[in-house]
Amino acid sequence: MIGPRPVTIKDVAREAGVSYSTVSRVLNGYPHIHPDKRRRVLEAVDRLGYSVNLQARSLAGGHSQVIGLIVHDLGNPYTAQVVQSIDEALAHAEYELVLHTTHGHHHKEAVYVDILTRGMVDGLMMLIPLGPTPYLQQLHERRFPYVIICDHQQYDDFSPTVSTTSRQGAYDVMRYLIALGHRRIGFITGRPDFISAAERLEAYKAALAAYGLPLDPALIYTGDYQYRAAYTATTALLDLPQPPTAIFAANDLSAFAVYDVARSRGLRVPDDLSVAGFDDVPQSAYMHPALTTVRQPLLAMGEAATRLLMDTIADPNRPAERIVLPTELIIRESCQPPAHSERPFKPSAQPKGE
Amino acid sequence: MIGPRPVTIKDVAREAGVSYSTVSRVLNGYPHIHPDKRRRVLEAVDRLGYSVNLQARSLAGGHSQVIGLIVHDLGNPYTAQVVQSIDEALAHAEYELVLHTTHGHHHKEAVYVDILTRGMVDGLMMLIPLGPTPYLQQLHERRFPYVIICDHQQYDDFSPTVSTTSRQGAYDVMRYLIALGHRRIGFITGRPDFISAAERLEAYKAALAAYGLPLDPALIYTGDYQYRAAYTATTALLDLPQPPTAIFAANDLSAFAVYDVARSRGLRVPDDLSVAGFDDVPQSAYMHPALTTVRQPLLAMGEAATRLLMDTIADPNRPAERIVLPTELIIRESCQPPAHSERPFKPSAQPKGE
DNA sequence: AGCGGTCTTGCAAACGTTTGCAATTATTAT
DNA sequence: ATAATAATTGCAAACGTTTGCAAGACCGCT
Repeated sequence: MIGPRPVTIKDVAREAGVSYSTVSRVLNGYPHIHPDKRRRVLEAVDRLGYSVNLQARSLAGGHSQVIGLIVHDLGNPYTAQVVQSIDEALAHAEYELVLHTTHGHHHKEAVYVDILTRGMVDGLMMLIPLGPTPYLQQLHERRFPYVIICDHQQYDDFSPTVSTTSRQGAYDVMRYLIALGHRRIGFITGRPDFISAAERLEAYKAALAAYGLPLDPALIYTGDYQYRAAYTATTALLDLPQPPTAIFAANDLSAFAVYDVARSRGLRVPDDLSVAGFDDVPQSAYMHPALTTVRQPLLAMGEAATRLLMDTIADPNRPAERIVLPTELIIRESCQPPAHSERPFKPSAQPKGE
Repeated sequence: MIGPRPVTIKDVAREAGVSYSTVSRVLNGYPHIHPDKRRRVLEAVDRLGYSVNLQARSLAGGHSQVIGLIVHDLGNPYTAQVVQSIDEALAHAEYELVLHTTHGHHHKEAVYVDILTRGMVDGLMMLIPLGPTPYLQQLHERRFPYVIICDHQQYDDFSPTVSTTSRQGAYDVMRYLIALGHRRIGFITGRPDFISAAERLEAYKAALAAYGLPLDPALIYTGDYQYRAAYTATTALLDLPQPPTAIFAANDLSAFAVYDVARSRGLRVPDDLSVAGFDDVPQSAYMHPALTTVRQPLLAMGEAATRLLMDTIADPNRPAERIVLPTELIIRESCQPPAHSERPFKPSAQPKGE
């Protein structure tokens, strides 16, 4: 790389007529500086167009004002939303964001964690839908500030975490569908190795049990949070000798697939088939009919995670805080009582416990 | 940050019984190393779990194996797709990705460029839908490797660029609609300060002129590539005393809004109103009716940009290459001949030139 | 005027790496 | 065998910053 040598702290020092340490201290807000010199330094910085070299700063032991974010897949709107809110919150706190994607390759996680925490960043956020792993233990032992963001609640007992009541959210959907009168409710699961998928499946079963409805394994079809698998799943579900009157998809994208299969068979939603999703991605409100789903507080999650990380950086020894954000059932137009039931099913008895 | 001191190159050197420079050379693939020592070093690296400190490496003048990517908005699927393909291509080339979002604040661009190019990254990619700016000139003078990705073709004459034939794409849509028989075609523009928006508007006008159709300013409504504005625009367009029989939206998201307004008025697409979009985001194929649109080669763009940047890093003095990728008209179900025209309009004469 | 203390300031070391240079050793050609 | 050449290696300097330490300047007090 040719071109003019970048201006360093020493250039500024010369220009301002002070020592380079003084420049450094001015730039870092060190308290005891003669106002006059401070002014001269600031002017010189301006005049020369100086800006700090982050490499050198963090090598020398200062903070880099950069935080790392590891996500497993940028493609889905869920991730995109959370990333965006983190990015905004971070900008507010005068931090830069470095983003890494694992593309679902779990073995890359440890590699990235290693790269980033070797000086590059002051803190780490992880948006990875998986269980506890050894590198977290290491991070914790090193007292390296980090935060986990996930949509399930069970994690280890030392990691600062932001999660949601997504299990309850899934339960709420089921309760709603059951209250509408549905008794055969199909369920398209999420990707089985994600804990959130297991949690939602559990909630599905728990709700059935709580309202005394039978559990028919044929109504549960394994998906992976993607459109294609959900399309196949829906086809299978609707081909059942006794098809479901409602389908609950483990995420919105899967619910879109249900719409499309239904439409291709001339089934109207919700008249002939009720559909519910999960996540409330922006798209869901625009669909026709608008999708009934569970809103995950995506923006709030990013903000909470940022705040938590800032706190942890300020005091790496503080006990791990665990923030749980509420989900919310968003009732739109995609569900109604089943067609061949004369009247909405009224659960006469209270459920057997939640 | 407490915890065990990270293992450095010197630790490895001690463990392997060689000098630290040798370790560095082994790690950087320097050719003249005794095979025996190389093996010992590699073993020591493994045993100690060493990994390089990127800060120090780039400070010392080596390459950081990190490239920076500045985008203006992560939220839209267009960006997300390109980012993803860049990320993948980069991983392939053994580079890390650092991502910055400007959230549409143009003044942040220069700031980020400055931060990143001061040692942090070996090269820069910019996915910013705007015209030439001073910092590009600087970058070029410093011979700092960078690549511009944009969906319009006119840029400066020194920047390596990846763009698409999006102007032609817009023209193709118009030609298609005109061939179907439409004579009053509404146009919802993109965000006016984006060059791509201006280009598409131009293409709209050019096509009209080429086929001898009148240009009615009332049929052009300013949008901003977002849903809401497009919704308003569509409402206005359909409220016209002589409403259009087709609407061409400058991007897919805007076309979705057209769908929704049409539906809310009981208009069927395409029977009562033809709709065309631009971008071919994945969603578009799933809509009902599936959206006719122009496919931008999002994945190919990311790949081309990565290759271009790699080449530029290898030889910063090579002349700026400009890659133009073809768009493609994707005909699906959202357009058909206008209802009240007895027969599809057949352009008898060739257009007056393209 | 002299004293203890608090502000300011600069020097130098350190962070972990790459790389030019020079020294040493191995290889080849004569 | 000898000179020339090539391969291999280590030392030390450099990259741009932060920060501990110590010295000088300044303050208020007696």
